Amino acid sequence: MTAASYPAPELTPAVNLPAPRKSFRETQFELRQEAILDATNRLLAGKGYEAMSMDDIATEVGVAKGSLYKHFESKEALAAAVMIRLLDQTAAALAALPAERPAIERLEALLRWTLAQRLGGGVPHLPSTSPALQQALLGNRRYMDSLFALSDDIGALIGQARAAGHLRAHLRDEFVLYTLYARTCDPTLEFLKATGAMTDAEIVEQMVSGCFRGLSA
Amino acid sequence: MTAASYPAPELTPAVNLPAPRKSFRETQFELRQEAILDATNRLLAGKGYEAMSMDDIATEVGVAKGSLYKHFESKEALAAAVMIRLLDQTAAALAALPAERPAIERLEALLRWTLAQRLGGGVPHLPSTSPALQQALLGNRRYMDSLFALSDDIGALIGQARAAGHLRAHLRDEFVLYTLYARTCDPTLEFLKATGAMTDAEIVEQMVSGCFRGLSA
DNA sequence: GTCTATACTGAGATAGAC
DNA sequence: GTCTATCTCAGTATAGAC
Repeated sequence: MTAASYPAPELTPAVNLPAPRKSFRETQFELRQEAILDATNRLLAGKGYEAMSMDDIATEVGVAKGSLYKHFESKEALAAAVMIRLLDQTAAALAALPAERPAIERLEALLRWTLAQRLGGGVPHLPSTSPALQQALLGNRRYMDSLFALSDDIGALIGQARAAGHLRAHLRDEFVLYTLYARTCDPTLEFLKATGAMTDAEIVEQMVSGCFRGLSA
Repeated sequence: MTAASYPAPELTPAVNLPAPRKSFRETQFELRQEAILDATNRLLAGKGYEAMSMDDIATEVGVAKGSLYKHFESKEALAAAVMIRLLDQTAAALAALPAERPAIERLEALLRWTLAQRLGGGVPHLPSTSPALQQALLGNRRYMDSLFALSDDIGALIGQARAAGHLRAHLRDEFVLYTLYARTCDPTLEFLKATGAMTDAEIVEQMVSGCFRGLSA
């Protein structure tokens, strides 16, 4: 294969090279795309998938409803894009934790990070408030890829924590993994927030502590 | 007040007397009403509130959709009736536990009972899969009465368990209460069930153990 | 690509005969 | 009270002008 067989470099930047210069229109389009994702994220966190209409999103972004379909082909695809972004951000947050820390502590830190995200207006990792969306996501290739990638990372940590004797021996790996995912959409968080009697930090602390060390003395 | 001023006994049984003889039509009506509640319960557990249509319910019961509205004025009212029945059954199950047992054990037994119910096709106590339904229930007087009654009972047990030193001291009562409610709609249960690698009994055991004693060794 | 206007569908609820 | 048939409306998605 000769050098001439490669396309011109301007058209095929390597993954880690700086992005090519974009036209004004392209930039505008991507900014709007991000704005749509952000608005959807807020609405999803606020009222859930079913109650959120495309009209709501359009209004929130300040764009016509029809235009949304130039960015995402359906409501499901839009919600999926939000979820994919969240999963990838979570994997990045996990990778950013110091590798020297014991695995069990990194798992705790991950849960702490996720709960803090939710209290700050984030979407729960599991779209458990919508069976319809959950179903749709199962058929979304890119979503499933991100989900498996994250689950593999967490699974590896669980394996390390177990090897170090930091997990209760009779609890299965799947149970631990699913429990961590489930805690990220735990309604306990909303209840505690609604009472107003606790600060966000206290809520996170009680939930992490309750999850890893239980209720019983 | 003379005896004659009382209506005929057949028409006004005291609360604890045996039920009056009912006409065939009345009996049929009540049987159908129960059948509707049972069908709704199954569908609610199976596909959730939003995905369940009145057509689904009518088909499942084997009755015309219009007839459903002679029994319940709306989809919300029907779902609320199911939830009220569940809360009252739960309160009864709690009251049936031997008072000699330590409070912490009764709390555990209650969670165990609830999880077993769900694995047997029951509805989660919290309608957390539907923000719309949750909202509607907040405005339903009879639902809220049942919810508060059950919460008072559980709250009393939590107080006893705390007095006995069986709860971790820094966890707040509200956190413990909400956590118990939340475990009854924990998606971990569905995940574990879906893997098929564990029996129902094992699933219940892991979840109760994880809830009360945590993940960490 | 963005807008306005509209087609289409699913589903909750009601009307009227029996 | 139960049925069949229908109304109504919200909400996703698309058409067509600019």
